[in-house]
Amino acid sequence: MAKGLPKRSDDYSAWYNELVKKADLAENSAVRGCMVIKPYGYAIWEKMQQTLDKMFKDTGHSNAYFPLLIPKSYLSKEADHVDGFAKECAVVTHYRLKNAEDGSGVVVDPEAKLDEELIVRPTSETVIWSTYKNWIQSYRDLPLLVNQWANVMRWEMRTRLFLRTSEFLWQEGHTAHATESEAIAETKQMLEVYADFAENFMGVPVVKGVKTANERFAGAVDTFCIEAMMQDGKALQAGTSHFLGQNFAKAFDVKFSDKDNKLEHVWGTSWGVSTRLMGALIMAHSDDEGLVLPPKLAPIQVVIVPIYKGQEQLDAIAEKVKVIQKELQALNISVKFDDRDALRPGFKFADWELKGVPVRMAMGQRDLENGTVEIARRDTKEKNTYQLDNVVETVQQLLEDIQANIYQKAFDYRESHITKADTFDEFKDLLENKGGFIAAHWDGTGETEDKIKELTKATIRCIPLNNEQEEGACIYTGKPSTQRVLFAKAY
RNA sequence: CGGGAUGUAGCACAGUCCGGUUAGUGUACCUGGUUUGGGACCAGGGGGUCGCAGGUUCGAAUCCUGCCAUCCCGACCA
Repeated sequence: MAKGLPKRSDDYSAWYNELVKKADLAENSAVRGCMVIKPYGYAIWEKMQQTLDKMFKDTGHSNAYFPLLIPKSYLSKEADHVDGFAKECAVVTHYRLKNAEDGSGVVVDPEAKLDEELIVRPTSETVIWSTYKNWIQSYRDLPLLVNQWANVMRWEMRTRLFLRTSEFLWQEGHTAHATESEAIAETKQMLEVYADFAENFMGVPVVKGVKTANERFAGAVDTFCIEAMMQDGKALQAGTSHFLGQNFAKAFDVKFSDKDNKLEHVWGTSWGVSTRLMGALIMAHSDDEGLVLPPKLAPIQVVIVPIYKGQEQLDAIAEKVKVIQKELQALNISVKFDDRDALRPGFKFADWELKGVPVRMAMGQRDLENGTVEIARRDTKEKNTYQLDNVVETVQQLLEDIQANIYQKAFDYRESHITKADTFDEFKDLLENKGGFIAAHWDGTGETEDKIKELTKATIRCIPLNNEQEEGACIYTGKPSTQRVLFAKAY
């Protein structure tokens, strides 16, 4: 076990908190609920951004930037939206400070009160739709496919690094379309993009589904989501894609002339993923030794540790390493040569394991003599000695294997933790003793969902897309139901 | 926002109950040396507004009040 890192089995929550700090991903700041994302953590986020950004552009979207501050009045234009967000908005009321008369520091200047207060965006639908009103006149202006990378703020009561912070980084796509079917297709397309990213880059299997009315985004007609399962059996919503119908178009009066010169409200979507994905990434794969990163998102994919006595040996090793490093870099594999002199190899091994580097190479005098290198993989901790001749191919193959293996491991865990329940007792027992997703019949009402949540703390994570239809009785009320939905305790 | 706990060096903690020399230990850090195939050792050294602000007192890490932050439990949520 890594020094000072609690074991997952002892205290999952403490394990996560400590891991985030010890692996140099993030730390708390002086302001409650806000975090400092450290260089190593930010490097992972940057890789996520780069990948997603390319996927967005490949599907026809362009980036733009809308302001942080939103006039308070905008929020109230869409009734459900204000209900959903009003309780967690930070509000700017003044624009100036002054020196306190008693010399105790600065105070808010009461003279500098804003006529209209501003809110710090909790999401940007309102500013964006008020802007779209001016951008859209004709069907020729549609579809409008815009994304922005931004920070948002929601005044959270209980925060945890990455999983729930008051300020977080995300991307929010906002699109406008001429027809309902096109907007729905966009919503689903972006859900597919998210699922693709989660599974093929993060190595996190997800269930694609639609949210119940209770869990729906404030202001949306339908909210689609990808739900992931963490190693403690709890669910984590990893991304959402909303079909907004004409709700925001009507609230902000965004109309276009169709081909017959008839004025119509446009159809909208919005979709986002946030730094919460970092939490998902950490919790999906990591172990008691530290982070386990998927090769495709690891800032450092290969670390090389020299084992030497004296400068001469180090120089000889460095010479060999330089060659390997160059070859790997030519294949876009990021390599770190850890030649820190003050630390011993054992320490470095543990240190890079904590940081989740997928592949570690160790080279010492013995290897120099034999033309070999020792290669260890982070996910299984297997260690083998390889000939230097084809080390590049070996590493390439290993990175692919690791990416596939950690996905498979997470997939197997999830599959073994989706359980059917047919009685409420069974349901409660599974929730208590096994965790994971519970597939159960539900009568389709918000009241039942609320009641089950109150009794068990489990919520309906989603109704899976392409769900199998099956006659059954609601687990709680016994009323008829046509399909099972997925319940879980969630982050 | 309600209940509980905590806050002393970068980190982990002792000291606080019962106020009184120069605030201590481990680890990390710096210098020198010996080491180096799984978290090295020896010697020397630096680092503290004791969370912040008031108050009580001859004297406060210690007692009182307020505030801030963190963790756990609830309500809220991506």
